Amino acid sequence: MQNLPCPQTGADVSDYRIYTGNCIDILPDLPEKSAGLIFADPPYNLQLKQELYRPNQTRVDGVDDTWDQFASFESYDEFTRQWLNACRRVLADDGTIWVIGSYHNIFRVGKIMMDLGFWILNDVQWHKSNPMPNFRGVRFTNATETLIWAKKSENQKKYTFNHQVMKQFNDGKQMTSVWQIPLCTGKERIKDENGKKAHSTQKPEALLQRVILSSSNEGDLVLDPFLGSGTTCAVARKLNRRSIGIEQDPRYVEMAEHRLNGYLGSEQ
Amino acid sequence: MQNLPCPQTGADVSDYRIYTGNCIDILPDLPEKSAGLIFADPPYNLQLKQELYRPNQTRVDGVDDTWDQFASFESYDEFTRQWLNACRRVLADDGTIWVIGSYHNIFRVGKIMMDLGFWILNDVQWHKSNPMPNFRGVRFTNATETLIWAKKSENQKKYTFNHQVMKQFNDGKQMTSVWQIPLCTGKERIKDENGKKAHSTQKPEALLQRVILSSSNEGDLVLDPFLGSGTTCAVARKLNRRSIGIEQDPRYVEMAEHRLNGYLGSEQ
DNA sequence: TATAAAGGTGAATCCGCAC
DNA sequence: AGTGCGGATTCACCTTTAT
Repeated sequence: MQNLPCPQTGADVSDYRIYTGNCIDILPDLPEKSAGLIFADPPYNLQLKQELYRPNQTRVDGVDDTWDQFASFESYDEFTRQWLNACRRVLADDGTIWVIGSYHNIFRVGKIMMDLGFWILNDVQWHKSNPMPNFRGVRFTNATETLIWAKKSENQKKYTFNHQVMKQFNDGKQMTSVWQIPLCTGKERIKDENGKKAHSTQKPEALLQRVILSSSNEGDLVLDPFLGSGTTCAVARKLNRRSIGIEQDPRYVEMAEHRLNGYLGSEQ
Repeated sequence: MQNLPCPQTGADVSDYRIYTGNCIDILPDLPEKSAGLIFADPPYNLQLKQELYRPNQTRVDGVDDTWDQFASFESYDEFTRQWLNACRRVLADDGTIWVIGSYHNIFRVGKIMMDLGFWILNDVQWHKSNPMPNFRGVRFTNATETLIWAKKSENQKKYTFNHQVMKQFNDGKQMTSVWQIPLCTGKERIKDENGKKAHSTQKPEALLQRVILSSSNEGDLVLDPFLGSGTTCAVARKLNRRSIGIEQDPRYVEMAEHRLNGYLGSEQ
């Protein structure tokens, strides 16, 4: 990261770097207090209750029918503690972190963030304008995902919030914690060679645009420990922020690299 | 509770009873598996540290009640585990529970609910149409509170969800998990003899109306372990549900009783 | 009476720097 | 660490008072 182009050096302000591997393994190799903004979209495969995962997401064999619900929650919590702690070390003392999740995982994540010393600034609701209905009519249409925005500690004095910039998303009035944004569909949604969605949870660029514009400035370094399809780096690049993405699955890394090269190509 | 009028007996379907005391002490004396619906509005543990003034120098009357103060996260968690466990015992096997909170407490509450075996059905967002702005412009306007709707266990087969009834709140289409409802203000807000709000966190009846209509039927027993100003019993009564409220503060109990007697009087 | 203007208020984790 | 001060900071309602 210390080799990443930086505005002070005159290099490209919007350069990026993608690491392949588990963020719990890679984050300790990055210099501490170097990221101004972190956006994290962690996995929440809690429904796989019969399977127990180690904190690094490798599966533990041979325990399919012996582990109860608590064991599954506990392993997810330990995984969450580890990656959040690794992120906290890399986060600058005047930086902030965003974590997105659904009701399956966000309560556990939020509780652990508080326990680790993060201080919540807002819980932002991504209000999906076109959510998938509950087909059986046995629950309410699940129309939101929650983003927790937090600073590094309670006594942290400085952090970036571009209040005036965010007003443009609310008719010139103070922006609220409810963001109405459509799902990532259509041309923006990346498809594989079979025309199927290439990543199951690709986030809309409009969401990352608001995250990055609100809580970072040009030239700042944005970090995404679960890069996935690469939306964070792609939007950071468009908004002249440097970025680092970490992604475990080599197929997603390839996808993100291709996507970022594509943006490069279309802009030249 | 076994003496409460019941539709099967031909008695008043919308009778209510209010207990004075701490719900952790009182709930164990109620028969188990007897409540069809629980609505809980526990203390949020806001941890307000200083006075806040509007730009015109007027002071914001924040929540500084002693009942909202906890010494630590751990003591709040322990309190939460105790009242939730007591509620779970009283909840019928085909019943559901709602818990409302803000980002200050809802993550801890949700995590504990999952640990205790509750199975989340929805996280409903109360989207306030008239929230208090962030006067200093240092965060987003905090425009929501979260309601967790959960059944008693993962394998619970039966619970009440009045899908068709809820469609009326969304132009005949499937109701979503975002509920736009104004704050409780104006004539609905109960004032004391000095004209000040009599309870710092009175909930709007429209909110309870949706909760009760969606997940209970006429004659069902609704339980509120933190009754406060009595909104839950008042709305339950209007919707022909039996109800039990538990409230620690005798002044709030008196307030709720007066409110419910008032409704009785105006309806006769 | 009707309309307009003025005032009040809401579950809020709400400033930053110099001395 | 405590104090003082300059400066930037608000939205949708409802109620009361004035015209």
